[in-house]
Amino acid sequence: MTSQTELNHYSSEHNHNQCVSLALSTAQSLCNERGVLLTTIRYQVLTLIWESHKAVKAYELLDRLRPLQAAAKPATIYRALDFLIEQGLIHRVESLNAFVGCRCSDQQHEQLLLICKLCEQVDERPAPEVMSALLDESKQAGFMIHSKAIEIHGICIHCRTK
Amino acid sequence: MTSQTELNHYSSEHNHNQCVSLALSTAQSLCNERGVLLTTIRYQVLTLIWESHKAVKAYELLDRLRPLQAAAKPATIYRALDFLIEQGLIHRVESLNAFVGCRCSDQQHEQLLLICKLCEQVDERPAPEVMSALLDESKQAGFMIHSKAIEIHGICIHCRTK
DNA sequence: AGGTAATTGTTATATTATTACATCAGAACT
DNA sequence: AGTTCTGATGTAATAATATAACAATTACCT
Repeated sequence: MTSQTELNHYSSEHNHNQCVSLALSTAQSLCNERGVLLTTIRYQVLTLIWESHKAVKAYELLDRLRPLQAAAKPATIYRALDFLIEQGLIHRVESLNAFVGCRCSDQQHEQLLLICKLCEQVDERPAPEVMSALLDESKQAGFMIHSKAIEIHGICIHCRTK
Repeated sequence: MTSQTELNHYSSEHNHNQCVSLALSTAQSLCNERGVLLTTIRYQVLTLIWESHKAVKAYELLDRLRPLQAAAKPATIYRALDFLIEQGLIHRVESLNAFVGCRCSDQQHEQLLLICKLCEQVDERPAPEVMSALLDESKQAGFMIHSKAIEIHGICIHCRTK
């Protein structure tokens, strides 16, 4: 493990490694199934995102990618991010201009994001009650949903009880 | 009415004028009550935002403000926006990097935003069921909420039935 | 191998936002 | 009236985020 130096709430490096490699192999299979290409660059960017449980900024990713891809430029990163978002492999966190790995790639992709102001980790939750209330509300308004960004900022349970 | 040239769904210019002036006078009273200063610049920026029912971008506001304030610079706009957001007089739409007038200044400020991809108008809704589901979900997660951004993109009823 | 579409390289630039420091205007005090 | 304090604004520079346009390369299909 190289750049994974942030503190996080996960009990051990080992667990986090497992969690990253699970995410990566899932991503790989999904791309295979879908007949889309998880190229080296895309894989590297996805890995860099997963190595943090925090949301990561595009230019931060660029800095981390450069040792692996000397030619990397902003477009390199943004293209990889576009692809990963399209495939539902990461979330864009609108209120942070940042990106976070998505645990739910094959299921329903749009989830509630709980974003901790202290540890900066992002917890994604399917929150079915919220989603169905949202559907009801939209239906009442006659609004046809294309996409959702539901981002809650606050303090997570780990930081509160510390 | 000067720069209000966009099409919108509101039945007449007159109604929209009323709706703008109501928002402005409400804003004025709120600032008085709170002992904060709705200065000329702040008032002008708020007016410019209200003259559109669409979310407006910061540099667009800057362009529209300059005829009124020759010295206006980015900082001028961003400072006014910061103030208006703090006072709950506008919303920042995170997923658009844009700003929209807030109809609910004295009530609960954080609302659901329904953002139409076609007409670009933003509808704010208190959506109590969504909010309470959100509270439940946060409670379950042990998460303490500071702020919320709930932004739904899609097609509004007016654009759908046209 | 040749043709095609997708991906990446490369440069430039657009868009969004902040920082830092100077100046100014008004309220509160003496 | 002058002094001081505070908040607001002026001003310049720059940081941070994102896209566009076009060339070169690679992957895939037959």
